Amino acid sequence: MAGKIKAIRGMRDILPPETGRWQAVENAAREAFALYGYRELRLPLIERTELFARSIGADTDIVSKEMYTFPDRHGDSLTLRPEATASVLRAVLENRLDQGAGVKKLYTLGPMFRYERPQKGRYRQFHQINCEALGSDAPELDAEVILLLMEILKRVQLGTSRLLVNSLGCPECQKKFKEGLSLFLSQKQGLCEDCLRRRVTNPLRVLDCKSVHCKEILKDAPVLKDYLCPDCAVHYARVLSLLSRFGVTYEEQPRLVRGLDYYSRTAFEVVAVGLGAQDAVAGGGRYNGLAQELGGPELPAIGFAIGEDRLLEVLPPELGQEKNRKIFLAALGPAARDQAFSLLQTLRREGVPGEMDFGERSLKAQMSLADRLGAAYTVILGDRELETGKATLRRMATGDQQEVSLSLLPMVLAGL
RNA sequence: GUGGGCGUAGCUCAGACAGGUAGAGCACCAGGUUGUGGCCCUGGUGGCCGCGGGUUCAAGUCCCGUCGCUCACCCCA
Repeated sequence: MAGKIKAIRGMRDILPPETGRWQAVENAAREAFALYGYRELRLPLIERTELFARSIGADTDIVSKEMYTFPDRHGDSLTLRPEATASVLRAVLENRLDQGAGVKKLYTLGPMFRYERPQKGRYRQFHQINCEALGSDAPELDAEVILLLMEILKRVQLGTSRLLVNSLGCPECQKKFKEGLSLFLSQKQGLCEDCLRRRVTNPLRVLDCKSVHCKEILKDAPVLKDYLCPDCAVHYARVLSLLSRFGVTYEEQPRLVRGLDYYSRTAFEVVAVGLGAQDAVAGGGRYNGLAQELGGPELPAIGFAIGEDRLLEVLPPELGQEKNRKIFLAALGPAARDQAFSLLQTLRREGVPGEMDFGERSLKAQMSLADRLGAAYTVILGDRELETGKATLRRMATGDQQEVSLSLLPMVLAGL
């Protein structure tokens, strides 16, 4: 064991049969995206560091201490993407995708990288399914995006979960709220050490503190909702009313804040039970000012990210297991093996999945292998069958066997 | 970055307190059936006991160091 090269910290191999579950989630997401008019984007994993510094916010934890940043051979500072929205927006602006008609609906999925201390549900390379809708500030779009998220989660049979929503307001609302909150906090004693620091650096974060004592103090803290300007309040109310109309159960969570600076107005998060401390399986919100922040035009937008690794942890183990119609060819002796190999290729041309063993193993061993590979049927080919021109076809579940003419075998198997 | 738990076979773990020939279950291979899987029985393959140093006649076991994994804080998907 010593000296073997291992995967680096926080990174992991995803192996079969687990990969089948991942495919099931991704297929479900793709279907739902198509239903809502979204198209896929495939983006680089590496971007200029500046892109993230400007979009996510230089003072956020992500940018200040969690990014994989390195100089390339020309000395440019590059970063492995810690999230996808910045890249999506960069690509949209660079390729002028914002110019088309209607709301631009895009999704992308793949690995993200953050240099954090790994724990349950948190990896340094993790995977997100990312949704972005650009070009409208209509509350209907907020509702539609959340409906889409819930549709995906429903399709993958996510169990007990809660949808938390809040409105962060526009920059003006946020400014007033921060002033009000700072004033409130400055009058309070007994905040935890972290919150004393956050009170100055990022007062919104104090709302998120998990300390029981801080929560008690915050009970009568000002809430964002009371600071929303008329426009933001109307927008928020409309979103909530639409969610209700379509039967989406949500919880207003006045303390919900997001870890990235670019969010405004609607913010939401889905938390699931059974995940330990890292229980957010999806999160998102509106980011109306981000395009301009990146030097683009005014481009209101909203999106979400699903944490695929976490989601998979709470989904049923049997997810993505389809019924098996695999055929196993058990051949005895060189001549039969040669014949079986040809038959195998014929079957595959017909779209019938099949396997055989290339070793000189006993029929017993081959039957055992067929069983463990989950074959629905096993074809037995030996000298006896080659002589008579008829193979033995065994149905594994019942043990029933019949003789089938070799020339008819491909047709019969294709019809099973 | 901080704290707790844990590193022994491919996997799950005994063995450590009281130092003395490295074990079990599962998995894998083979046999019990000269051509028939699952259940059962028998046998077999497989381990620098994370790594380095120390104590000792002798270390998986005691001591020191180190690396890794894991959970939690923090942060977030």
